[in-house]
Amino acid sequence: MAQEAGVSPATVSRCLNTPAAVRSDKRQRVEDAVRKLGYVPHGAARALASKRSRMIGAIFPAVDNALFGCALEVFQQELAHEGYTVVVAASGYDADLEARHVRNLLQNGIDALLLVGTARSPDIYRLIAARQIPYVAVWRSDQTSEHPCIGFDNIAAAEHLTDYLVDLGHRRFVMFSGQLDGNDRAQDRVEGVRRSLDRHGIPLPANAILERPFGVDEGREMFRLVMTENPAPTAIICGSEPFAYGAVFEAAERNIAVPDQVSIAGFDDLWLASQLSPALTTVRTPQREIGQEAAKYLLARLKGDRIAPPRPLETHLIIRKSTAPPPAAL
Amino acid sequence: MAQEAGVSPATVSRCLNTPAAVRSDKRQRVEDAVRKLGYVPHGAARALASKRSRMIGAIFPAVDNALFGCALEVFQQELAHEGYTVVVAASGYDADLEARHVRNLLQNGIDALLLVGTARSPDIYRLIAARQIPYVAVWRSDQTSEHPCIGFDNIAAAEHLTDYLVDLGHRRFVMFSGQLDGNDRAQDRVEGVRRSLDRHGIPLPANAILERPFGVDEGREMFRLVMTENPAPTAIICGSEPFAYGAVFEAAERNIAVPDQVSIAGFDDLWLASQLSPALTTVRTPQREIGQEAAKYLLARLKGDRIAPPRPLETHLIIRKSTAPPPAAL
DNA sequence: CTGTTAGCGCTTTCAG
DNA sequence: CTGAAAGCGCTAACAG
Repeated sequence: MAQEAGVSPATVSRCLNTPAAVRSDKRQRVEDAVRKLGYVPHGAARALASKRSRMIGAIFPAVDNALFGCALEVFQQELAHEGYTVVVAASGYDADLEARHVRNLLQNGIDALLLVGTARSPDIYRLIAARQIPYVAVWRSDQTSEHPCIGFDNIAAAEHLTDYLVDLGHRRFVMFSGQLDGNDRAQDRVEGVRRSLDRHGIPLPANAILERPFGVDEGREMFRLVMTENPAPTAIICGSEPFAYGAVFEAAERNIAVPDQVSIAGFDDLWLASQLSPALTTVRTPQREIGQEAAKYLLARLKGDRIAPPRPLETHLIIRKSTAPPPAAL
Repeated sequence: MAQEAGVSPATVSRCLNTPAAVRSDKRQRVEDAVRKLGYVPHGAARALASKRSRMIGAIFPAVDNALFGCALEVFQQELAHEGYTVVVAASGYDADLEARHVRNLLQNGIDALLLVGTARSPDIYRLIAARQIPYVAVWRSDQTSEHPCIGFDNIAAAEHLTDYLVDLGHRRFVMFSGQLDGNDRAQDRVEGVRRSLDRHGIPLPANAILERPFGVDEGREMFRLVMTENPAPTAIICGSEPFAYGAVFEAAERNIAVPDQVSIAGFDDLWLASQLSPALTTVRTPQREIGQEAAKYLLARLKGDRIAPPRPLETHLIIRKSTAPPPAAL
């Protein structure tokens, strides 16, 4: 390659990495040779010599749904523009598996890492710190955290949604939550609901918080459960949208009127929320923006800028048709 | 590291790669040293020396939906078991972007590559062939193709579904298809519908095939369009399930009875299909199995086995409530 | 601005 | 079964 262009290997390298540092005539010769030979630099060799792999790791709880899929897609796109490649792994909400993936990715020499949430063993953060690579924890913006976060305030979002339902007149709530263990987003959302209710002096007994793996069928099942209780809740807050879908579907099947008999609210505003009937009242969370901002942040750190992560991203309460004042007669 | 264990670097390498080739006492010493030092081999150095990166590329049209997300998740899991890491990219159904991703991944030294569909420029296949790495084209099983395929027979699946609708008595069909250009799966599905109708002597005029980007809203729009025509179709076949969701939602909103007035059938059987009301008649396609078989196949090739890709995977016609005989009076 | 010179941290012959 | 030696293909000082 260097011979073909009649220059030294170092010059070829410079053409590829810092073209501005090469006089244009030589650069031209190199570029021609590159095209002629179909030359493609060897990634591993570059990585070994330069100590940068141009790969960025991303570990999501799952990638088989629109929620994280959107963020992943945008994240990948942004990084591809800058010549970075994304290595993904799915943890299945399993802390051990996540830890193994972190180790594995670090070993593969990723230049930066994206993780979801901040709740994990300090060992993992130590591993990352040892490698001195930029990383970011997404989906949650915790100003008190020592880790760089990009996301939104799950507590405030849940609190706001709950306030809205309280203002409508609701007093008997249940919450459908994803598994709380190790999931700080889920914990935050419960906390937000609790804060609002506390502030309004409304009780939220422990058995009013149902915890299940994420899924539509789980939403259906919880809905059946709570609606056969007496008194039944007048408002159901779902910490994850699939639960809300399940609740709405189950309500339709059992002829329970939504929102007249019971209000149902979700979280995330995925594509289905607005299509459902009744359309779902929910909190719109910035999935794509998270992917984008995370990419921007890591790219900046990779360039050496010591920028701080952005302020919490905004969420929006989207009021649709699945919520209304509670039934008058009790 | 080698010093810590009191052996040569070569022995350390052997312990990591072919432990069976090292006597157990030395192996023990090395393993202890690994643990003590928290030693993690340097991926790029391994890749450079061994000419294998232990990374596998995967380019999907999109990863922000359950369809490809499921396949990606399983693919990644299977490969992680064997110590491989998955590098993903999304092409956005754009051939140029896909080509750039292929080049980029090849440059990063992936050991194998997964692609969706077989329709792409020969240049790309040449690039891959030049690298001599195993690859597989998924989502489609084309026995006549020169490329290793893992998937199902889209033509037969669509044909079977159409046969079913014809048997129900339908004669006026429309098809909602994704963009056909560069998408062999979409083309196959149209072809399958056409074959069934031809065989039954039922016409399918060109304007009965509507082509749109994938999406629920597009499904709604096409539904509005065709249902205001006279005569309106009695059966709508959707080449992609979101179109069917859109059609069902729009029908509900406009009080068009499904299936009494019009039958709607989808393709893929994603999680929503069974939850919809009416529940959607659709073709179940083996998304997860594709991910799994693709991983198995590539792993085998990577080990040197010259196995052939599996036979076409099975699809199943799932008959639910969104299809019925056409309205009697015409 | 450009060439020369050393490696990057592993794996892999090849002897022993 | 094990060690010594020779790179893998590139980048990063360092002179010129």
